[in-house]
Amino acid sequence: MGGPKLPEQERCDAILAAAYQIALTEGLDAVTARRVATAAGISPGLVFFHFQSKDGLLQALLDVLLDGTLDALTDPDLAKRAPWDRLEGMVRVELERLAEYHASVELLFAFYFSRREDLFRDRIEVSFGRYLEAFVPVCREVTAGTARSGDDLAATVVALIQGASIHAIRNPSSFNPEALLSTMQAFRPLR
Amino acid sequence: MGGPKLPEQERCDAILAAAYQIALTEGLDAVTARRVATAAGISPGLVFFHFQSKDGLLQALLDVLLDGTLDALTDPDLAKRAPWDRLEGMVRVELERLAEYHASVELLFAFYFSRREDLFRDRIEVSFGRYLEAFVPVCREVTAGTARSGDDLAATVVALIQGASIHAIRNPSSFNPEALLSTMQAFRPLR
DNA sequence: CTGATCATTGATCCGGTGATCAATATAAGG
DNA sequence: CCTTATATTGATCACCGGATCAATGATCAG
Repeated sequence: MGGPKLPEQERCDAILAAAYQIALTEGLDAVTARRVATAAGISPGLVFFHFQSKDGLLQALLDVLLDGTLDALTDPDLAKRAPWDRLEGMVRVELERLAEYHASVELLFAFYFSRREDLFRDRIEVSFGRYLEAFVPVCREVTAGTARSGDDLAATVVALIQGASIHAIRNPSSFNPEALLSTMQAFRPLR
Repeated sequence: MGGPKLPEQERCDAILAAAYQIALTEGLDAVTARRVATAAGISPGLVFFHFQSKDGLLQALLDVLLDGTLDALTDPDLAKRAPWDRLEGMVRVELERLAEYHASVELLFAFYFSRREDLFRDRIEVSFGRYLEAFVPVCREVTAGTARSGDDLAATVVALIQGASIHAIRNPSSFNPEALLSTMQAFRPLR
């Protein structure tokens, strides 16, 4: 018994990477201590040594997922353009990311809909909330001076993106960001 | 052993009702043969006698769910109004149904994201496809004579409704159909 | 009434899962 | 080199879920 030792951080990362991989390819239910351990080339007991419980492992996995999926809020360098162009650019970035990361987004939804414990849902809700908030300021700028509400526009835009992600998950090959973007032009203020 | 006898159909319905109830209130994972049997007041073996396997039970449950959730495509009597009014009416009906049936919709998503077998996904995809198709004709009418594409509009509208359902699931009390409907006015052709 | 068919029961088997733990190997400090 | 703290192993436990099945109860045709 016993075996080669690795620094805490590195081992945890390796375990998480294995769990992530399994979750992506075979679904959340396939993430069991034994399978993760086998995939990571370690013994099952070690998973609990580092993460206490399976819930602990899933919590950590969810954190990784949220960090890598819902943080593209930080606009790129092109931050100072006209409000509408900025909004359109943000939506475009998000939609194009979907085509690439749809598997991660799918996993996120799997977390949300199959692990209903508050522990998980609360974190996801907070992230969703932050996601919405990232769109509010620019939407308010866009609707300034019109009769429309910036908050409503933000809610609509986010609903659109989330609905689009379901499409991207269902049928990635037929998913086309341009179709949504062109329809979205209708939101542009006429002025 | 042995017990009161019931006609096949009735027993199956009772089992399905129990399964549905458990799934709605405690999630899909809580739907086990034993729990369903207890809830239905019968013996565990009977579940398999009537549904062969757990997959069989879940298939039947999914059918019930799809029938009750994604079939509101049949427009009400107010079928012959102007295209835009018709589209707006359809969206309104769907959004208002969300507020009432969000638990069923949540269950539908749970099916989709946690049971990844083709057996389940294919049926859901077909239903989603039909759902989209129900919006295509009216969207084409709406965009006729404009530069916009009816199919793109339909895809956008469906994405919007599905995104809205996620909102309705996350936070039913803060879900307000009117916000989306008013923003959607932007899609109305100017003409 | 009788026998055949169907519905029902509940005990039981088997596999997989989360979790625990004593034993052991490794690394670091004096 | 010895000691101490920390990783790591792999066997093992208890539990639960799907599935099976012999035994038994109900129902009905003849």
